[in-house]
Amino acid sequence: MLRDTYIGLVDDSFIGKHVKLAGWIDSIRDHGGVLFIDLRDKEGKLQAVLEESENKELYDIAKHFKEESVVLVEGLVRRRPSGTENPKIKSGNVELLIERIELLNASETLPFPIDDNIDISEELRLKYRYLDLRRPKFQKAIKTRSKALKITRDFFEENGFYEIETPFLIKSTPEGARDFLVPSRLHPGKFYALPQSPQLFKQILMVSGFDRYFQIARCFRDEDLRSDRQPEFTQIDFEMSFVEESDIMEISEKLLSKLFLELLGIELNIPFKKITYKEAMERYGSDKPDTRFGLELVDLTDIFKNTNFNVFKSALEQKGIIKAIKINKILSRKEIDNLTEYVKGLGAKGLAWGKVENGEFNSPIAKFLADQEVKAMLSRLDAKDNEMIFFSADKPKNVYKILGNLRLQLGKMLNLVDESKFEFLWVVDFPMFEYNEEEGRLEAMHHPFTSPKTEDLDKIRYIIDKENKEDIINIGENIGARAYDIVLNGVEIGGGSIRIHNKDVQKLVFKILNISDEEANMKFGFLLEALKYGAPPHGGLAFGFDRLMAMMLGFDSIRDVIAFPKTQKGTCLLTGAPDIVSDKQLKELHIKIT
RNA sequence: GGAGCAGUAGUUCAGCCGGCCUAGAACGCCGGCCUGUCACGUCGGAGGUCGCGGGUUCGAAUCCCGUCUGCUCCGCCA
Repeated sequence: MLRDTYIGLVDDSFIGKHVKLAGWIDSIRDHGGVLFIDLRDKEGKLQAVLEESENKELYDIAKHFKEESVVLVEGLVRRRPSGTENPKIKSGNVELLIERIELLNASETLPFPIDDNIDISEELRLKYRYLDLRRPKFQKAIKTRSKALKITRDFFEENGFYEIETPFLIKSTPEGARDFLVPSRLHPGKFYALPQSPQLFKQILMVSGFDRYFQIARCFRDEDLRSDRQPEFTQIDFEMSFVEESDIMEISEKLLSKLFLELLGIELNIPFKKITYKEAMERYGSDKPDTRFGLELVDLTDIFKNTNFNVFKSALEQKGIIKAIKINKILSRKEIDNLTEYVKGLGAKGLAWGKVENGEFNSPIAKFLADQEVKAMLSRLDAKDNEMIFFSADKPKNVYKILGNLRLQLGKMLNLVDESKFEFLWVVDFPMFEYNEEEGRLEAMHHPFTSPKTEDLDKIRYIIDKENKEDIINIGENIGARAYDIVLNGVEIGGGSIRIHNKDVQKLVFKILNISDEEANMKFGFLLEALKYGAPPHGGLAFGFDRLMAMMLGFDSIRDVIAFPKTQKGTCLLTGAPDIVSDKQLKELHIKIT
């Protein structure tokens, strides 16, 4: 080794010892006669001193060293002269008296400083990712992420799970996200897909009898990016045989408890609260509600069922609903305008609002409302003076989207969110299917391998060959799924289900999804086949590991917990991927670019 | 595919409602001074095709159109 120990590990116990250290120059202070060089490595920092009177030759060289250069330093660790200790750093009582300093690799002036407290544009950060990652908070993030993986592996190991790797080059399947495709050289015109998740393989491992499986799995989805979505991301994926929902929830809660305790020293209250999908939508307008604050949605549909106000009336005529959110503050005209712009961006036509002042309901829409409607509404909302109400009247889906997002926006604006809290929530009783208006068919809300609620199997059989759209929607969307999501502070950090282990049920579900027998056999034949040979009841869950880490470390974007993330356009600014390839490569792959 | 925000010294920003802008500040950088600093101090200096292209105008960083890049959101994400 070039060094005796880590720079950041030198402390009082090293006093009087002669050490050899290697690392980066964090900063240099030239005092004319005495030179301070702060050294840094992954464990921390240490001040090194060089006095001109001791070694003039070395002093004259070293004072021109630049920050972030890599050096090898030898010297004596000594107690700092009294009065010059620095309590702000771990090694603040000691310093290294430099006897020898060798420049291993000089650094050019950096494009940006290595400092936690400075905001650098994302573009520069990603281009110079290796420098960005030198910043202490990202050193910590990557270290914590590594520890989390270790804790996770230990946890599953202790609980009888096998870590089993599943392939990256797999068959493309319909449904779900867009696949990343990989051309096959050996099979002209054919493609592999990268897995969106190890879903089918883990089910098949249950058929193999492994009973408990887990994997820290990289997943790939060719969809547009968001602050919490990258084209490749990591899941903590697991599956268990002979289980029910409660078993999966229990093991999930235990894992999270362990991670929070060991990484953050926080004890979680388990079991977590549960809320049904229906209740979540009705109260929060979201299937991943942030329950750290109130501002719940209040239903006013019945109050306005005979209203003459055209906006409400026409919404109701189209099977719409009317809901409202109340806040205990009167916003300025400008703030209201901003919120109106915000909801318009979500597809709202406008934003109806009103305020209560001196017992009066003042609102641009007040004159359209009947007295008893106003009275009933205010009483249901328990609206008092200096409170404000926002309305949405539309199809349920739109009302939830608009008020659900408005609620989050208002929560932020009014500072109602306690950022120090971690509120976990299970969302249960998801519908099995959702009607897709464009394609005119039902779609799996979770995925097509999710088991329907046993008591709803008859409904599936009933609508299987119905043509009537109303039936399909009304009954189809009321079939329950044995699916569950786990939500933390309004972010979906995991989801799973009890799967179908019976081939006939699986065939029925494919049928409802308009996947013909032929197509089902072609795309999922191997699964249907596997289900024939003693497939045990099974279920599982997958955590979005990047999201979980971002939440635990207090980052807004998962990019900050991924060493080499992609931009919103899916490019890697460090390496320049994706890029063109040679004609030779294309030819070998039998691919022509149009 | 759509909406919004941003792009000005190496960095972070100000300037932007047309004219002392011959574009400023801070940090960084370069040089000098300084023996105890740790956001060192101090004196001096260099550094910019205002993302790119076009238009309006006597005159554009500033107004208009297009375009590229980054970010946030909608659609999409079983």
